[in-house]
Amino acid sequence: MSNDPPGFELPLRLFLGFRVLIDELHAELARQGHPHARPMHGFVLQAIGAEGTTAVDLGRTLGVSKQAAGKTIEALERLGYVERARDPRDTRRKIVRLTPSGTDVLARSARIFDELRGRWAAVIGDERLAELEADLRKVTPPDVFRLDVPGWFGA
Amino acid sequence: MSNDPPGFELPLRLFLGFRVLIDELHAELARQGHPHARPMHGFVLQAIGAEGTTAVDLGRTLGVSKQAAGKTIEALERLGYVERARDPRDTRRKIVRLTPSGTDVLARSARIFDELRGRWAAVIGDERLAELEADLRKVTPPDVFRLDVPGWFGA
DNA sequence: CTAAGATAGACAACGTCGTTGTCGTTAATA
DNA sequence: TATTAACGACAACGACGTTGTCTATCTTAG
Repeated sequence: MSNDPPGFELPLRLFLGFRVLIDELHAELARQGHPHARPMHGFVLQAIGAEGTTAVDLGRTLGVSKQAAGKTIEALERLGYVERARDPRDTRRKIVRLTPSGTDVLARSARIFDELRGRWAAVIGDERLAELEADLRKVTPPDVFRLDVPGWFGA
Repeated sequence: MSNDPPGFELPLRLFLGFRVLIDELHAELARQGHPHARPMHGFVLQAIGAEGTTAVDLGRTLGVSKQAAGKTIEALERLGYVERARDPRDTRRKIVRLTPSGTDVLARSARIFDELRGRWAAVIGDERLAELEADLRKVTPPDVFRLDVPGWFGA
């Protein structure tokens, strides 16, 4: 089909869509009192979850080394989004938990993403958006998010 | 609509789709004799184009500093994908041009992307893929690609 | 025509990121 | 009880993009 768009447009549009959503999310988060949140933070906070986790487990979940996970946790701790406490059952472990601020940014993110999705639905239609999501589900792995984006893209 | 998927799935799927395509591209590029090509290289080579460019212009095109563009050019030069020559009209300028190897990786990328697009079409259907692309075009800016991905995501 | 300003590219320093390697401490297992 | 495994902390490394500075060169105003 010579009328098909060139294949390189597809990845470009996918990334641009991702970037637009993330940028608008963080613009709105900044307005709502979270000006220091970064794109990766949301994914990390989501991966930590309500029950908490450890640096090693977080690294495994996100596909990076435990050291990298530890540094990310430190950064989130400085921002007040997580806190660490020793595990009484295993003195080696330090449980990382969301603070109220961390829970707040996660809740706001969910609400803002829903609103952004609504905006897309207003542009392309509810049904088409649902189809778009369903189609993407068919061609993407069920894998969780990998956090090695910087090195993956550039190195 | 409480039956809608949570809004955070959309950006996730978009990024996963991007990542899958890019990873498969580079797996195939590696098989075809370009094992050192990185995701960003394709975008940079594309931005350089057939006519060539300079570090300053490339930086402007990709939304990064001229120094960052210069470092990327150095890396591509080491890989043999571009070469630099002084501009006889303006001795300050150094024109960056694609080498045959750089042109080759670009041509192969185009072919591989087309093939990957065909694979997606086989899964979700030709029409649905065309709709997906058309819909994404409506919600994404016509902007060119910005190369500050590492810092944008993580910093 | 000359002098002031702007531009291109190179060099260095800095902070962030993920990586590997190492170490001391603590838990699990033989 | 002794060995192995796991957790977290520390340091060093290269990659990346950033700002700042410097020289060389082109452009433009007087």
